[in-house]
This record gives sequence, structure tokens and C-alpha cells, in this order.
Amino acid sequence: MAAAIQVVDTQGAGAFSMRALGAFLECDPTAMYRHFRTKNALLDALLDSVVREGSAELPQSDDPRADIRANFRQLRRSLLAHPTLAPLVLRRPPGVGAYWERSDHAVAQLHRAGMDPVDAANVYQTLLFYTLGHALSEARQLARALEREGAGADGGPVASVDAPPERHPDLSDVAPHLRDDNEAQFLAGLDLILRDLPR
Amino acid sequence: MAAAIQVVDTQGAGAFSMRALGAFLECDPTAMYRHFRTKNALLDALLDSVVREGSAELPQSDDPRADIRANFRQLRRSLLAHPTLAPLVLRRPPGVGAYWERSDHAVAQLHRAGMDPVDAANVYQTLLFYTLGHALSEARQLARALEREGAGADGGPVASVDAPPERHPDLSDVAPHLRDDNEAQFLAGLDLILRDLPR
DNA sequence: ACCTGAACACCGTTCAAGT
DNA sequence: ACCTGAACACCGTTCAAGT
Repeated sequence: MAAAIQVVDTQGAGAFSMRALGAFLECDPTAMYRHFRTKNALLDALLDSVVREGSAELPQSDDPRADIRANFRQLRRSLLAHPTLAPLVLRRPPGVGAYWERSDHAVAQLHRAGMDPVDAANVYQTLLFYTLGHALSEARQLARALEREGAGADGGPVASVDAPPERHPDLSDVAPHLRDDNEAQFLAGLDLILRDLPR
Repeated sequence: MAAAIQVVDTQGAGAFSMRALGAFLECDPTAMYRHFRTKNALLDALLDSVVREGSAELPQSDDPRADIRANFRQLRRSLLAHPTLAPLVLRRPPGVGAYWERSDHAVAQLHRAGMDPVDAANVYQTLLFYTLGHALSEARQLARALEREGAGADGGPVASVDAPPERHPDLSDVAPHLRDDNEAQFLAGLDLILRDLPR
């Protein structure tokens, strides 16, 4: 139900209830139980649709590395498109269901780059967990900014640091470098993991 | 409040309510509002204590790489020690508050290994997000196994794959390699990110 | 076949009242 | 100063009853 996504995006995930959805659709709150066995089942359908978003246009060029980058960049953007919904994605096990298209694509590219299965499995899971962790942290922060100042907020750095310098000198040295563009920072991490892959 | 952690661990995070905690402590459900402004504030205190758990004994040996490994392995274990609580850690922004000790330690080791600040920042965030994503996924699965069969369950592989082989040949090739020991798989991902670090 | 709405067993939180 | 308990405004879900 696309209406449910709309409710979550405009009202926030916390305000999403059967009663709120019923009011939005102008029907009885209990009518949804004809289409979904439970609120959890409805939520799971929403999460799957977010993860699958845009996965039909995954590129298959002559550069495996670029294709993998595109895959995970797209996943990150899909998650960030619904910041208040994104944190709930962790409720679903990664690597199954909605991830099939994405993981099959990524593993195929790793094979094509000449990587053996064991390495491919590790690199794939590292990429996936890194992407989920990074995007969901960013989404959470973006969601807070949205509810604080309405539309048009940018959320700030994905992980800002404000430690007392005298106690944590090394941390404070690094802090300025955490304030850069979030997507660039994300892609740098991807490249770090993909470093050994032939370009 | 350590009693709250006990309630979460035995009853599951879903059953944690002010009323349930009150029943456990044999006091009125509203008595907690003298010590915590809100249920959220109480939960945040719990999450912080989990992240900080054991961070006092972070090693500082002559091998920066091993020290960083120990840091993130310890973080993973702290999260997995409270599997039903762990997913809620994402509600807090990483990189602040409870993470100070851990991130300061990790960044100090990266410096000591001769890494420049920009690289150190990226490597640190990559490690953190990878660890959070990996451990929280594993914790979620472990929590499900626990509530399904009581104590003594192992939770199975952190990301099992059961895709139709005819549609996803590459994925099916890799699936067997995802079923190995979860901690070994986690450490392999860490090493992947730390590959360039001098040993 | 599908929707309705009353009802049940819960929530978090507030606040006047007690000691 | 701290705890109590009634009360308020919510939840998800069920089920007999309507069309």
C-alpha cells in the first residue's frame, strides 16, 4: 500500500498506527486486516518495497567495480528516500527476500572480477552491512532534523564528534574530517572495501 | 538501572514497559519518572551502558592492528550479550557519547600505525558502521531464535541465503560460504577493511 | 466477500493526593 | 523529598454484526 508509505513519510514512523492509516484512507482502522494479517506484516511489505526500489535498473557495464558501487549507492539512496522508515529495515534479515536482486547482482560482479567464492562472500557481506549501518545512521539523523525544522533540512554529518579535546586528543584531530559530504564519505568507505578489486 | 536490563534480557525488548518494570521492581509503574524524565531517557541510559560495556579494558599493545581488532570485537560481543536490546542501539547517533572511549582508542591506533587524518576518519567510520550493521543483524536473528526455543539457541548464520538457484546462480554459488562461524566471518570483514594497515 | 464498530487488554504520561 | 493510584489519550487486534 503506497498510502502507508505516504503516511510514514509525512507524519513520521512513530505516528504510523492502524488508526492513523485508517483516518488517512477514510475507512475503519480495522479494515486493513483483510489485506494484511497484522501490522507487522504490513510494515514488512513496506520495508521490502523500499529495499527493492530501483533495483530493476542495476547496471551491467564492462566495469564490475563501478557496477557494485552503483548497486550500493542506489540502496543507500532508497533508504534515505524514506528516512523515518529506514531504521525499521533492520527488523528484516538482510541477505534474503528483498535483497535477492541486489545481492545476486553484486556477487555476479565480484565473480566477473575474478574473485573466488569465499572472498566474494566476505566482501559482499562486508559491503552490505557497511551500507546498512551507514545509511541507517544517516537516515536516523535526517529524520530527527526533518521533524525538528520541517522540510528542507540536511541532517548534518552522519557522525559528528564533539568530545572534550583534552581527554580525547586523537578524536578531536579527526573530527573535522567527519563533517564532509555524506555521500562522498560513504563512497570512500565502499572503495576502501573494494580496494583489491581490479579496476 | 540494572533491573531494566534484566527485564529486557529475560522478557524481550518488546515486553519492556513501564508497567512491566514496575511489576518486576514491585513498585508503582509511575515511580520511575522520579529518576528518568521519560521512557526514552531510561532506554537511552541502557543503550549507553551496553556500548560502554568493557571499554575500560581496551588493550594498548605494540600492535595497533590487533588493538583495533580487539576494540571492535569487544563492541560486537557487548551488543550480542543483549540481543533483544541491541537493535535499539541504532536509535542513538554513533560517534558520540557512549562511543568516545572506543573511537578515541581506535583513532589513536590508526594514528600510531602512521595513517593520515583523512584516511583515519574514513577507516574509523567504515569499521564502526560495519560492526554495528553486522552485530545488530546477528543480534536480531539471535533474539528471534531465543524467543522461539528459549535458552540455548545459536541463531544460525547471520545472513542465510535461500534464493531459487535457477534465477540467481551466482548467489547460490556463494551461499555455502555464508554459513560459517559468525565471529570468524565478522573478523574477516574487519581484516578486509584493515588490509592496508602495517602489521 | 468485504467493511464496520464496539470491545478487550494493553500502552506512556500527568497530576492531585498521600506519607 | 519520594511514592501512589486514578485518570487521560492513546495503542493492536478480535469478532459479532451488518451490507
